[in-house]
Amino acid sequence: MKYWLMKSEPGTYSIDDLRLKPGGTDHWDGVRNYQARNFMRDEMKPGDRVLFYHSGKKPAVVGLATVTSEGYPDHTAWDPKSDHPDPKSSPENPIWYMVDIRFEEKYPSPILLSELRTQPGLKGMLLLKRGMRLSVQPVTKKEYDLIVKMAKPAS
DNA sequence: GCCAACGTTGGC
DNA sequence: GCCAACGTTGGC
Repeated sequence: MKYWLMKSEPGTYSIDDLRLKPGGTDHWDGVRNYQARNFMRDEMKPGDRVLFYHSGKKPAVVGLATVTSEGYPDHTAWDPKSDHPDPKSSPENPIWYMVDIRFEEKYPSPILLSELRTQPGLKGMLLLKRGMRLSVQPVTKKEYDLIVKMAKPAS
């Protein structure tokens, strides 16, 4: 099983948007970056865990999701009416891929990026690297477990 | 709103 | 194939 972090601008697509879909499941369309595409097309598998991340005003991990499909062609790429069309992509020759994910949990209070930065255990996390803009990125199990633990109220 | 970092495009 | 110009991302 692998672990991932997926970024979204909440004004565009938030964790609540995912939560409110039928079955809490939706396809993650619109990724137009080759590295992120390769992760979805080649490496993501059903059952993989996802940290749902909001970028923007209050950058934070806001909850959890699960991958529910293999990578498959992103049909919005060849739909000229979609938000991110790419005329170079076609059903015969898809360039862009996506996966389906299912909502699992929304944290009562988001784990802010600034809090992640203070965690010694997260030194070296990809997300925290300067200039890191990848919208789909791998997370180690250690990092994932630590972040999940941060979300739990102290007991 | 600013700007650094990055990816892509296109002229040569 | 190089690289300058440009557009976008995303933290601050």
